Amino acid sequence: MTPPRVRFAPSPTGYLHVGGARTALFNWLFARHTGGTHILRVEDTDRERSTPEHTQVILDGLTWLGITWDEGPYFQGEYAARHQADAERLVTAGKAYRCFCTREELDAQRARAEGSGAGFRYDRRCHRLSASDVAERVRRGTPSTVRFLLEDEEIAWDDAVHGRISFQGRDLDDFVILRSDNSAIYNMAVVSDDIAMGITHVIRGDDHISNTPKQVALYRALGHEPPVFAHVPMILGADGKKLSKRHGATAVGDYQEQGIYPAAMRNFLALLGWSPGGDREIMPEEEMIRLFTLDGIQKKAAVFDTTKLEWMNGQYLSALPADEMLEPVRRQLSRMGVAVDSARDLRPLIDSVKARSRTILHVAEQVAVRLDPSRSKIDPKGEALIRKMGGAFGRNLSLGASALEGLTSEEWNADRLLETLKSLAESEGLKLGDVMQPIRVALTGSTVSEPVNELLVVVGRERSIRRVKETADRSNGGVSAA
RNA sequence: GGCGCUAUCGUCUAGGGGACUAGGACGGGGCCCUCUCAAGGCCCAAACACGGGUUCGAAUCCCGUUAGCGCUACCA
Repeated sequence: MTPPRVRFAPSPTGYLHVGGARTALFNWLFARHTGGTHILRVEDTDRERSTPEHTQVILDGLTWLGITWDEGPYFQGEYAARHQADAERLVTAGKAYRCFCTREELDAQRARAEGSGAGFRYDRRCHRLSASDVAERVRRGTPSTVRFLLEDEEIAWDDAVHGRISFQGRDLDDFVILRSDNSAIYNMAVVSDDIAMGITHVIRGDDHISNTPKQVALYRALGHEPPVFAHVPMILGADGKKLSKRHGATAVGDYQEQGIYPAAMRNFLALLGWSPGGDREIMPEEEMIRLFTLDGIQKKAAVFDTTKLEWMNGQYLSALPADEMLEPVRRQLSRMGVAVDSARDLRPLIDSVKARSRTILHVAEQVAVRLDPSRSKIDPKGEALIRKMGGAFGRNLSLGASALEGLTSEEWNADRLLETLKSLAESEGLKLGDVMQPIRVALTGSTVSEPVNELLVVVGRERSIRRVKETADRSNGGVSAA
């Protein structure tokens, strides 16, 4: 078997949608699994809405996800001459014909048909024109489109995900393949390009199923075998409706902004409508490629569940070496306006917070607080603790500060700190938590963090002691004033 | 309306006639660990849309119903 050739063919009329990204991913996985070629073709024939900026956003999104291509990007707009030639060939062969009906006439026919309850079907009146009549109108420069002459016969194919799908020619009509300005309509352009590029497998969204019989007919008329079609299911919002802006983030770039790690996004997307069978979920790239097959693709539309995405992202972050998170975290910190000395090694800080984080944003926020505890804001749970402990909060903090001051910077390590705080609790007859929690709240504003001794190491001796003392003073002052 | 596609826990899914008391994951609830949380471990609740067939036997095959979605342009 010759190696497959597949393509991802986005229209640059907007951002890279998660549905498009998932289609691209499936094409890429299939190409890598089979040793085939992945081609990127930008379908920019909609001149009104296509922009170079959108093209760039789409390319960037794919690159961010680690989806590569072996050929292209090709731009469909550059092949207008071939599209037109292919269509003209069909006219010459008697498989297509010029239609002189105006838009107004067509609209009127359509309105009449719908009024009488029937579906509209072009009545082929222009196909009945004599050759000389057609020639005369063309000579006079009467505007015309080209319509494909669709035979009334069964048009069927074995879809790689749905099995056999069959349409009847009589349910379709003689669709337009060339506009009156001689530019090709989508179905014509796609088939012309897919033939020219030697595409063997068309993997695309199943909203294209109803285009497929038209394309199959075009392949046959052009004398080519249709490729294998694999129609992948749609992606829906949480309400079960087609994913759209109403649902919030739908662009790949939005997730990048939200601190989703690309490998996690890719893994999550792969599992939306595809399963390797069994229980595999978190998969490295190589495994995903090895396991990917078209018949693992689901027929049913899938709901995009951001909660599970975030869980998966958290799994990736926990396993990721701090080194690999360094750049995105630095970028996020500067976006947050946190000045970071370029010599400052952020890796220990990242390591101490990543297990408790679901996004890069979340990591950066916690790193920022550890770099400068005065950034911390007391959260509701912190408030609750302060209320509950009353005067003990400040008292225990003062006690803690003195104990901490007893340690030199050489002794400022996790083991020694734990030891120190434990013996403090013991000698004062306090529970360990009574000593630890106030320090945690003083340094982070929250009752949630890594173990307090590790937190102290990461924040550093000077900053920790200063912050604990300040918080103690404020608290003790506040209590006595009250 | 016509044509087409689809239908397993709230969500993502496993399942391809007996291995199903329907498995896993997210989310929810509980317990363990523990200075808190996260992670991790253990446990609980939670689904085969409905109705007919076929078969000794159906989540699995067939038909119908219902529901959802897609397309129905000189858009892609």
